[in-house]
Amino acid sequence: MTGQVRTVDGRVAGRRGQETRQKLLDCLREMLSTSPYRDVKVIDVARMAGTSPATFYQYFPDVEGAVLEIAEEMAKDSVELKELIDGKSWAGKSGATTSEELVDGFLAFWRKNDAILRVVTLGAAEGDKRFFKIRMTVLNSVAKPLADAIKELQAKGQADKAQDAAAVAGSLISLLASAAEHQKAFTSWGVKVKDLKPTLAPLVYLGITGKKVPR
Amino acid sequence: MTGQVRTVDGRVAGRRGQETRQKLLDCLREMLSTSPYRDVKVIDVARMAGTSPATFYQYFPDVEGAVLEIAEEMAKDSVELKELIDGKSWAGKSGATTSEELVDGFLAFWRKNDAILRVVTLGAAEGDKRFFKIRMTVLNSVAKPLADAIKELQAKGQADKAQDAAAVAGSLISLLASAAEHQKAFTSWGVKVKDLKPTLAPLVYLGITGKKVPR
DNA sequence: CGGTAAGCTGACGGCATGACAGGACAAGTT
DNA sequence: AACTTGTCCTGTCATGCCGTCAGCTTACCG
Repeated sequence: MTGQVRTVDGRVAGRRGQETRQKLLDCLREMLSTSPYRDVKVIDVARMAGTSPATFYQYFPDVEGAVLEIAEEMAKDSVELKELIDGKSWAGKSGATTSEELVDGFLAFWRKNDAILRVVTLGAAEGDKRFFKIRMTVLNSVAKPLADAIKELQAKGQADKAQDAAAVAGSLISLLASAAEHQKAFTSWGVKVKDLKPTLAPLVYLGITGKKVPR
Repeated sequence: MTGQVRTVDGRVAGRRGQETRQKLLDCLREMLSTSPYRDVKVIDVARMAGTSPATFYQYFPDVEGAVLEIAEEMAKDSVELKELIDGKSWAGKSGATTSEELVDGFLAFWRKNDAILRVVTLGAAEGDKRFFKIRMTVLNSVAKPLADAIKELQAKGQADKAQDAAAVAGSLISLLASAAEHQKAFTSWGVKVKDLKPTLAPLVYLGITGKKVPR
């Protein structure tokens, strides 16, 4: 699919080149997590990687191009998220467990990729199609299987058929994403981080099954 | 409270100065809604306002400073949002209406201030205290009265007392905020924008009362 | 009309960007 | 070991934006 790694001017990158390229990506990722996106400069990334700005431009058209690369790597990792839904049960108490694990797993993934997801989210919100697509890949890795699960429940009469499964799944995933992005906000509302899961999980359960969590 | 408007070097701005300042803010707002935040340059804003970059720096320390100004204006407007909750009833059918109006009003506000809220959200996510505070002001204008409403319901035994009212209110407002920010995402899930309200409103109702929407 | 403070800008040093040509280097060939 | 070839890196340069300052213009007031 991706073929070989190429430089901006079309050369094929060899072993050494790929190492340099990767080091630049790593340093950029590091920079993104320590300074505002707007202030990330090519020269800083290059300096941190022990190389020169010119080298950076050998491998990436600009900062955004390199960020996209990092984001795509992350998007690939996001396939693991569908394991949070696939083969899980939503019936009774096990349903409550499923929704707790979903919340936990999703928040953990977001926390792990905090910095890059922030930039992806901004790019998507600004209407950049490439970032938008990446964000959708990540969210879909959960939203798609979740929508399927809801449809299945609806078929079995265990969920409200009047609700659009895709819309419900999307809303709930949005909820998780925004909670993940703004954990700090909750703290300032006087909500401890450990209270977050017990709050989100019932909401998810409620949204999907339309029933209160069993005790 | 704010006293007089002052230039960066301490002079008091007069009529003409305030006009220029305002024109710069207006142009910046315009730029934010048409190009990526990262690419907004002082020189472009100044050019659009028919003045010079030096003038911009008379009134604002940098682009971020000016953005903060715009954001603060918007935060003031957000007090109107509390009308979406205050004095509304959550009982029975009127509760369903309340939650629909809440969703509608909130989404409309977010849409109206789309561009600036995007930047505020990014700044907050990156840990900038000033942006964070502004975001909290906006969200609190709904979350606070909502939490109060939930507490009242709990006292009357019409809502689950085991739930932390502030946490529930926060989660629901987060849900609305993220849905507002990513309306495009829903479209790509095959969810029409008009389906969004009928999906979100029951979720809100459900989250607050713990009951299914009455028909 | 002169004084004073507000308002604006040209010009400048500094730094990031992005392009290129050429030197350094590794690996294989003779 | 010298040579060749293709990869890889960097010095350098033109360009353009940033952020500051001195100094000019404008408005107001006694």
